[in-house]
Amino acid sequence: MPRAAAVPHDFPDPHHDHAVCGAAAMAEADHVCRKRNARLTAFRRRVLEAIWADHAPIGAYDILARLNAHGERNAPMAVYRALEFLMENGLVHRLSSLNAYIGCRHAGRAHTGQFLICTRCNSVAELTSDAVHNSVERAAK
Amino acid sequence: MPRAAAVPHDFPDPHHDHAVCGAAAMAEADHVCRKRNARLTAFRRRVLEAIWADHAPIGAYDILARLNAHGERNAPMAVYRALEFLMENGLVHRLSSLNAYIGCRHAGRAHTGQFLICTRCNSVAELTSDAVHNSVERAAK
DNA sequence: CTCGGATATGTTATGATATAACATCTATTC
DNA sequence: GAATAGATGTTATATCATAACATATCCGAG
Repeated sequence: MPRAAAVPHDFPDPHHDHAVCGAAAMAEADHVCRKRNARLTAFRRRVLEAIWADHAPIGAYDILARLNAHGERNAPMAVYRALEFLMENGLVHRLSSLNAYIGCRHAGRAHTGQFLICTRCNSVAELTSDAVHNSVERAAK
Repeated sequence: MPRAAAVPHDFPDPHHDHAVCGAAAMAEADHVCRKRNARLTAFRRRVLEAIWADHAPIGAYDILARLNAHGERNAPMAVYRALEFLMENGLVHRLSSLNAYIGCRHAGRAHTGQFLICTRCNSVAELTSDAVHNSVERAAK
């Protein structure tokens, strides 16, 4: 099983080799989908690749623009459907406060997530802190 | 200074007297704005009242519908501008995941907020847990 | 293999949320 | 009471997301 050595848990090192990082994420996605009997089709794969093209969160229409950069005519619906699939399978998270999407850095591992979003550069760190979960439990009685 | 006895910190008691609760919030808003030299104009006040009309988060266009229920013709812009003001002054929070807004239950007191949002009924509890803040500090190095 | 159902994608239209840009009004200060 | 800053009015449009229905593809049962 491909491990996520190139997919760390904190803010991405600005000097890391992102090609490697993205490739690792794609491999992990393949693995997760095979395990879950989920169809990572060519189109969905391309959407995920577009998301992993950078560590920054990316909007649905920006993904679309990337896919359509060379004359293709995909519709927004297609992207949103792919995103739905990717989120269902834990490969992508939606950042509501940014209306944007980001590749999950813990795909394939159970996790409850929090995100730290830099308000200057929109860099994102995905956390897995139990403290919040505990607060939730407590408040929910 | 009006204290927030009727504005508790957890999920609102379904049996509380919300008229009192809303009135307390409005009084607190008056106080905060006076202290900050911020102008809680008639229109902004009405928007805040619409938000406090219920404990549920409310969308901008739902606020608008409320204001326009009797033939008025306010524009979306007006509501968004009022919301901007109310948020700047800590009277209202935006719940990005719902595209909705809710009255702050700690107005006038310094706080870092988290929200618990019931996925069934959209009931919201506003927390003030330091655990998250600490995680942030740690991860941000 | 081929039929049939399930899944995925294509296509068009529209809904829902939010902001830009500029005009006008109102309040406050001097 | 004129200047100025702040607030509101108005129109248009940007941005994000989904509904509804048609078509294509995959895949297992027979």
